[in-house]
Amino acid sequence: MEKYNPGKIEKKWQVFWEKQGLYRAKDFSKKPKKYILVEFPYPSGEGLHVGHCRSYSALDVVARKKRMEGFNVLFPIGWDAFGLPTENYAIRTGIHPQIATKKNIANFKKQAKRIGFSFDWPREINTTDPEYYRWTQWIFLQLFKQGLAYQAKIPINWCPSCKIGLANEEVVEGKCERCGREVKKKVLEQWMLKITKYADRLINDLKKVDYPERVKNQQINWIGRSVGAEIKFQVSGFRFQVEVFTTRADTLFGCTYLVVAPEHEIIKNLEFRIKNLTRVKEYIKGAKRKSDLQRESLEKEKTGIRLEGIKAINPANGEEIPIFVADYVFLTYGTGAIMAVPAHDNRDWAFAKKYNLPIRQVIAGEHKSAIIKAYEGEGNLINSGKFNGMKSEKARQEITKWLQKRDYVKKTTQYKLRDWVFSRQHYWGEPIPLVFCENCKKSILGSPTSNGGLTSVKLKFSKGELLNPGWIAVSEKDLPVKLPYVKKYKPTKTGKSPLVNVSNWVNTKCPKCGGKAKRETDTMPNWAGSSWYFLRYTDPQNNKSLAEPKKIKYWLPVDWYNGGMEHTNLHLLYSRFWYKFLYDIGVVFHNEPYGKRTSHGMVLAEDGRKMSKSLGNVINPDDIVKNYGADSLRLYELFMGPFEQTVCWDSKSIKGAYRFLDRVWKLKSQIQNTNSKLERLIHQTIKKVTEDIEGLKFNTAVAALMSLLNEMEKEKGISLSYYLIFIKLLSPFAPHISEEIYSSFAKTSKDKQHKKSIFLQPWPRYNPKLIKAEKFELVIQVNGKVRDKIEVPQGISEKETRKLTLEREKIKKWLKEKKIKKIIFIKNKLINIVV
RNA sequence: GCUGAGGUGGCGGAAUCGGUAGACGCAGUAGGUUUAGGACCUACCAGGAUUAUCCUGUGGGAGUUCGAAUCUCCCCCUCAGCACCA
Repeated sequence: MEKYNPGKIEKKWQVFWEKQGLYRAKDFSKKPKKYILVEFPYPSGEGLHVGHCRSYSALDVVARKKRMEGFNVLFPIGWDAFGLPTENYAIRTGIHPQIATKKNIANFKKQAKRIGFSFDWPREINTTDPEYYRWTQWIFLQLFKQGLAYQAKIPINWCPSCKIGLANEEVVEGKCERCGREVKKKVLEQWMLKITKYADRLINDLKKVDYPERVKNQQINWIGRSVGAEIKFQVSGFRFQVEVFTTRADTLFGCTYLVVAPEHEIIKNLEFRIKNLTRVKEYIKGAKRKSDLQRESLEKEKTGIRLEGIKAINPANGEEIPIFVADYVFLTYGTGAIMAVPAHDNRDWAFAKKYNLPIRQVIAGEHKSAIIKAYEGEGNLINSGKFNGMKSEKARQEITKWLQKRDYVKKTTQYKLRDWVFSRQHYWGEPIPLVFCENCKKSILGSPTSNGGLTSVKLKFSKGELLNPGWIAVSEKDLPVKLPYVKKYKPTKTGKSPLVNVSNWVNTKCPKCGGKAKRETDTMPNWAGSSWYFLRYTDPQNNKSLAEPKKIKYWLPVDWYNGGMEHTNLHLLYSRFWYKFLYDIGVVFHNEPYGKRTSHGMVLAEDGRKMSKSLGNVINPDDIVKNYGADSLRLYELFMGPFEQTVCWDSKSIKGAYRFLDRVWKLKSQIQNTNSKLERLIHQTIKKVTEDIEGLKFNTAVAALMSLLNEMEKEKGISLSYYLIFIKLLSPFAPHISEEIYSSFAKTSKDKQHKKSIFLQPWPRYNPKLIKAEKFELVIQVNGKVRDKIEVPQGISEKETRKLTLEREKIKKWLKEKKIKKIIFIKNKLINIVV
């Protein structure tokens, strides 16, 4: 017999499967559909990572099994190819990003095909293909037209030595990734998407989907909804107000001062009234410098400075209270100002102690503790006028209502989630399809829209255009706005995108008035193309719309989406947001894109660190395929440990997978016409493997197959039918060897079935009746400790068991001179004698 | 600090509607086979002892129970995410 030689058989079957179109999904098939999705990879120069192989192998197992179970499976793949790594690579090597991307994709594709994933390759997509990003731009335009895109001045990360704007990913511990210089903030005009408008739906709809608890929690935490009250504090003697957000309206009577963030607008607005302005400005300057040092100041003592000359009025009791500036309050959360209640908040307590401010207790709590720190718990109100004696929880509602009546409360919900910064000042991204027209700006700003009447301007311009005067949407028929091919794609020294230098591209005509206009030169972030790609797979060639509605209706929502935990906060949230928006404008027909989400653990290097070129600990899947074959790689990666857990690569352990497959191969020569005793084990294994795949327990599924092989080897001969069941169970994990073995029976068999692929065979089914044994090993315990075991028939009665048990010599020994107190009998399991 | 997950042999891990702890694999030991290496095959492989048997053992401590890796309480540690969030 020939030896098992994966190198010889794997390529052959990969070609065969592709020729047969075995993995093509069929639109509108009558079979039930199953959309199985893996996060598409970023085709970097590093090549396919063994981590990709692991998660793709896992979902490939699921896809193959589902097909054998009779589902019409869509299991697609594509490339998320815009973004910084490629741009940086291009800058370093001088190879244009377009060329580098093409090369990297070709390499990834070659590697992926070698592993034998059952992707529907003809549906392959690429986010940098103009025919693809045409629709990314189209979605952006819809967001713009609905008024969900707006410009705002936002500080970006700026490296003063490289003179370029950096993405958050390029900032490592507050320093520039390339030169190591400390990163500064630079305020630039940026496009923003109003994801905050969807915050509530993004939280509430999590109830409708099957995501792991930790993923849901992370999303909820990231959105950070908190319920409280935004309370207005009047500035004494002015028409000006300071708004604060609090979750503890019940402590309002205890508020003895306000604190605002250093960037708060009140300072600029009331500058002329601040008597100690010079010192205040000094403090603010110092605070800004400190914020660049990031978290180092975390544990430091709180500092701040009083705004002399202005005071606020506590709406609860009319008291005049001082206002401070302090850097422990952040502009980016809530309103950028807080009401300080030193008696019931430890931060305020520390601050009040330092600056000798009054501390007024308004919640009756443990008085003792209030001497050394604040009492942050709940209790009955004191020193709170008509609310005295009320419980905290009730008082929160009552005080809020009371303030609302007097128009002191603006809103009651606050989110941590910020709007999505959608501009990048980089070359390698989708151009934002807008132009700037001075002429149109004038006609918008010059028109009397404020009187509420329907002016001609309102009819002519979209919401987005009115919201951002001068910015005009590119006509949809002119999409895509192609990214121009340029020689200089290095970021500019002004912080603007390198596209500003492409004057024949920048200068264009305004689609509204036909006058001179300039194109937006910012590009979209990497997250844009990946926020809707799963829709394109349903209809990748469509040039009329992003996908035909009928196909969206047939395939969506995604039934099972697997990806990494690192994408929980951004990618998952962004794509859910876009999907909800597309639902609102009638492009898609469900409000959640993914029915079920699972996540894989990372694959680390053997030393427990991340694999990286610089550490020299990268495992290249090509080498593994070369030495052991794709089947061994797949099997080993799934066997390594629980799928959702981080695992370390172990180059010795892969041998185990190879040995196993080699023994499977050899077992072929043991086939005989025999009545095997293994019937029960076979059926148990079918059940175990079937259920484990569904539950992501690939490691135990493989273990069960190994156990079954061990048992089959112990038998003198194994029947063909059992062997084939075993091969079918193995086939999703190790498709090549399974197909090879299966096809080898085609020559000897008259059965036409054997001439077809194993993947066209039905998935084995088990008979529940055959799983149960007639006999089982009954455990005999004395005082809960195992003392003996006996083989008895299923369903044996308690009476009979007792009799059998008490006859046993071993047991008699343990019962000698002791009184039996109690006997516990668990049917078909054990008997426990208590003495 | 908060939220979530977890702590089991030399290693990766199995077993959690309470019921035989260590499945399966790696490494290791002994033997066989082989010109040698590798590969392969067989057996052993938690610790301890007075070794045909018994005792101890699932991060530590307490509890519930006939019986706890599994349930409850307290503590310690690891990982992931968030963090002066008002």
